[in-house]
Amino acid sequence: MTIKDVARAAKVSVATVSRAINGHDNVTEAVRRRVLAVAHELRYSPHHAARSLSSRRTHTIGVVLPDLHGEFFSELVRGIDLVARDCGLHLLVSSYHGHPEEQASALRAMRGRVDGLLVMSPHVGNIDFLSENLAALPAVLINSQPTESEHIAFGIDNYGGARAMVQHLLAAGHRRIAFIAGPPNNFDAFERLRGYRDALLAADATATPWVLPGDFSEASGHQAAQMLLDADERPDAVFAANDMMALGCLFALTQGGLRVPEQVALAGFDDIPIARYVAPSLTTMRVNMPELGAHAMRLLLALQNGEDVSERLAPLVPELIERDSSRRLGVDRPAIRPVGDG
Amino acid sequence: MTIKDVARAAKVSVATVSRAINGHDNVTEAVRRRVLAVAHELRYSPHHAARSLSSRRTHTIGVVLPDLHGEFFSELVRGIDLVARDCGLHLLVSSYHGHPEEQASALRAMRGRVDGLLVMSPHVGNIDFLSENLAALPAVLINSQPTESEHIAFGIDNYGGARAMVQHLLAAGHRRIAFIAGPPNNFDAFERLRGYRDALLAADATATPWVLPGDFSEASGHQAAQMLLDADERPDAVFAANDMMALGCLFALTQGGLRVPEQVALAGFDDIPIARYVAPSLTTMRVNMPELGAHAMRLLLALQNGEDVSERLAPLVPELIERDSSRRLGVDRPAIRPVGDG
DNA sequence: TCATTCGATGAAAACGGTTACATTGCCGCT
DNA sequence: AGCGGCAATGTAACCGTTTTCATCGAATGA
Repeated sequence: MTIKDVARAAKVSVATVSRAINGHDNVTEAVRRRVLAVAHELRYSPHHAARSLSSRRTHTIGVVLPDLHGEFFSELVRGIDLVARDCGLHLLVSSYHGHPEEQASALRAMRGRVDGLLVMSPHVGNIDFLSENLAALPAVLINSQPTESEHIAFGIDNYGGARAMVQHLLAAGHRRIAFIAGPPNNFDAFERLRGYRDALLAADATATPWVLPGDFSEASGHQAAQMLLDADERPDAVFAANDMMALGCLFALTQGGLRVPEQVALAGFDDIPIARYVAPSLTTMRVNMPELGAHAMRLLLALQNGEDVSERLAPLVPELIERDSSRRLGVDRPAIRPVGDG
Repeated sequence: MTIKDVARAAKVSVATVSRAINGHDNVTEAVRRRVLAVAHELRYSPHHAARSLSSRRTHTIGVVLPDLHGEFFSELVRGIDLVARDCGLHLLVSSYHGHPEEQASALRAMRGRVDGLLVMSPHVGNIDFLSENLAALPAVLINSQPTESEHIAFGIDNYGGARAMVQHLLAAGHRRIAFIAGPPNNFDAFERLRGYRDALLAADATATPWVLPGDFSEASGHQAAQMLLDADERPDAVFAANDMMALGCLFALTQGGLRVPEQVALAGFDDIPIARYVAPSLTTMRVNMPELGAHAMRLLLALQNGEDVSERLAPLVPELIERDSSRRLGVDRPAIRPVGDG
């Protein structure tokens, strides 16, 4: 079933069929209807490859994502898909597992198959692989380290979110706030750490940030909590760079005999679904993943249209979700915290 | 940068360049090396559309999924992607939200863009949209109602899983086992219900299945639990068709003053991440989503090669994960849940 | 009525590859 | 030397569209 078959059956030329199908306005209404009827009857559908060969448009957007855990992946893709579908665009999805080199190869493989790219690249370090592995395609980086090159980047306001959380903890009366960091080479983790530091020092220039290593895994949150339990002086509050670590921390603290939030407050980041089911429910920063994807997609579209998007790059602000784990300290709070081994 | 530029620079014909690049064996080794060197230097990469127009292969697989919640989506796609990448294939992903009609349109849109299709279509009912909306593409249905047409289907052994769970509950001494069903038009839900019924009647032909309506949502689990609390005679155990409903049920039961598992046992299906964090942790059937996707992808590849896959269609058996919510009565329970139990 | 315009339509040239078929050149054989 | 055979390479047709440009016919205006 090619356009020629339709043309023959409708007794017009292929050019007319093409015009009728693509909605050009220089086709008589009667002819258009006849062509469309014939096309439908013959179950004709244009050959994508031929179309994009001649029109130089693929109507496809490449999406290159790291291995995302939990709902992040699906929600991000959902947001992207929603916008893409509205514009009749398709999504060529590729996720890379682990090494950045794999990402570069995923990018190369997209060459010539897509009209634009959405790339999530949370790895801190050389971002120039983009320029190297891309044709001059319009691209939007998601949650990535800003680059000197001209690439558009859009993401979550991790810095602002972390600051807001620290301010929330401070407002609740906590002073000694420890932070469980994410992986050192992760840009989100870096920004959250920076937000923590800045907010802490902004409130009290003499404060000493208390940063424990972590890698976004539950186990690392658990380990960090052990270190806190063993410390000479315990923190009032713990802020973990993500929810999984906060959970690991919560379990370790509880196991260690500390009551949350009475003896130590706890907060995470991401608002994963589990966060509101644990006891106590976890205070966290909610990130609107579908919106992140959708807006990145909109930016890409604008970019393709040659629009100026500089006004629309303000990062997505996460929302503070206050739950039990950081409940304000009440009168029943022990005046003297238990110190030492618990 | 077209093949012609490469041909000119390497002083050979376009045919030779094509052959050299595609690894045909009728090219002198010296020439091949020269061509490849020139191609690399010119940063040439073949135009996908042109290539697939003339070769009639897109090297792309279409993946059409419903809105999946939680990790299901990402894990499924990950499994598919892993296999696809090994074979140098790309993934054109489209998720449809809600109505089956949307799915049909997603399928139509894939025409001519892909060499094969992976379709997850849990909707019970007319599956013929596949035949109607597809060119004669090789396709594998995932977790779908078997169809009279020749389409290959592969999925989870929901029936067997549900049976296994009921048997587990029976073995733990429970007799009055209620079941919270999923949406009536969902094939997974249907199979799980069937498994529950059959297992119950197999153990005691005089037993009366006790089925409460549900729709896979936490709220519906909550409602079902209310009905159970109001019942004249309470069940020994409740088996929910998925974990979200089991959670809703758990909260309602606890709220209603019933202790789980002492007064009533509880089990779910899916093993969502929350399942092991709630108190008591939830007994459930774990589904290996990446493997589901990977195997479906392998089947599709075999199908494309004209292999006989009839031997490889046995559904994926879920694994019983026994946790606290169904512990045998009287058995000691650990006071503190170990972190990250498997 | 006839030239002029203009809108609808058709013919054919791209688009960038693959591949069937033609050609070339080298080898070994008689 | 002449010839057949074979492997390497070139030529050009073809894949199914879009789009430019040419053509045609009808409507318009004088």
